[in-house]
Amino acid sequence: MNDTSKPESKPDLRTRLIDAAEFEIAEKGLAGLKARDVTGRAGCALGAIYNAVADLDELVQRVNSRTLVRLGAALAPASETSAPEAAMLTLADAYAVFALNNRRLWSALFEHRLPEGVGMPDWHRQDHEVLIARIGGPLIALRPDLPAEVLRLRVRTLFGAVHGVVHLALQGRLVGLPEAALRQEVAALVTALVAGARQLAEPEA
Amino acid sequence: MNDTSKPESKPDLRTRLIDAAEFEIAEKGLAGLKARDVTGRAGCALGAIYNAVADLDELVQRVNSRTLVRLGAALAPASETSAPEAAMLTLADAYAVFALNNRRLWSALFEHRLPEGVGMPDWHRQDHEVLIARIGGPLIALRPDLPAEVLRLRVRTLFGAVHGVVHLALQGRLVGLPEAALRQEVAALVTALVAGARQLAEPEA
DNA sequence: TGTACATCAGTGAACGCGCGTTCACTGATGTAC
DNA sequence: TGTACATCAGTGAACGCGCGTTCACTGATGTAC
Repeated sequence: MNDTSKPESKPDLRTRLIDAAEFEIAEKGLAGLKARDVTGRAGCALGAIYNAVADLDELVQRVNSRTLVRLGAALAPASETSAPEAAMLTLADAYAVFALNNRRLWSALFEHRLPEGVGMPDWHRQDHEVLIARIGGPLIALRPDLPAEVLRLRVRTLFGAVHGVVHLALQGRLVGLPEAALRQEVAALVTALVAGARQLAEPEA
Repeated sequence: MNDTSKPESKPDLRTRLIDAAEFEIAEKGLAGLKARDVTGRAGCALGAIYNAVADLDELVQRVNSRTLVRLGAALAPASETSAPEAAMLTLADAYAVFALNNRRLWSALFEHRLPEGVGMPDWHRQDHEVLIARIGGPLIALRPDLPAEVLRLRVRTLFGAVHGVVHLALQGRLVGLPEAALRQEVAALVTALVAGARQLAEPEA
């Protein structure tokens, strides 16, 4: 059960399987992920999946975790900007750019559903929390007047708004929207939100 | 091929099938829609589907069209409010309420994907256009300074923002968010957006 | 009013395929003596 | 250094099931004469 001890020379099968699944999802989308393609790419037999991992579902979650970590890294510099307005703009922009550059992997984060009752495993839920926290920083700085309770919600709302615009754009319902246009729209959204939030916080500053 | 002539007494099979599909989606979600369940509920044989309709896909689109029309109707009163700020608030609120009351049918609008190359049929695309136009009215009134080109995009962005918040809430990633809270968040979002847009339009009014 | 024939919506068993998962087996590696 | 045995990652054919779609057939309804 423990697999963190041996110093190995080349990637073990488990890693290669996750690599392969990541590649496949990036290439064909979550719905196009097939066990046979994964093992084919990883260079092992079909059944080997079930030695390395419980399930195809777990494989997807492992890939999603990686994506969340990479997304987090992509947002890190932005979240360290000190002026909250600027931080929010760069955060949102970085988010949009990441989504554009990792369309299918990013989509997989939201498309994946576990079978009915079972919840996200903890290790995966944590990745989410970290992300939300990173996004939340600047907003909290911007609206110190709001109680923590409300802010928790509002951070998610802000995230939802930016996410929704990017999501719709990538679905292609904003047909063929080029990168520059999307980034501009996201910027417009956040600018308006920040201006609005400011004004609401200090009505006659 | 023509089916608009006869005055029939009770719903014909085609209608009953769409009814049944609508019921099934509302009950189990798009992914839970099975041909056998639909025909079972409609009270006909499995094969009858293919007399009434080309495909399960078409059946889904018919249901989605109905949902779009109902959504349009739900937004109609709001879009007739004359003051643009108030109109945007009530529109967004009506949208959130509709989504909450029609979770699975509303989700189906965005979950449905056609197989690879084929595009939406025109009758379905039009339903979308009508909706966007309805949402757009107030925003256009609010920002007469922007060129039509930009406004077209911005309407979609506004829609995307509201949509994203509602979407995330219904996914349950905003765990168990009660209706009142969601409506409040949407209101906060739109309020901030409107205030921001105002301010950007007339910097020192 | 009756007979023969055509049409076609509706039937449901059967087809076919995709695909995740299992499981009896193999063979390389490690351990005991 | 050599032999017997245990372990277990890795194998891949086979299983099993869900499910959309087809197709040869039925039987009610309409039309012609």
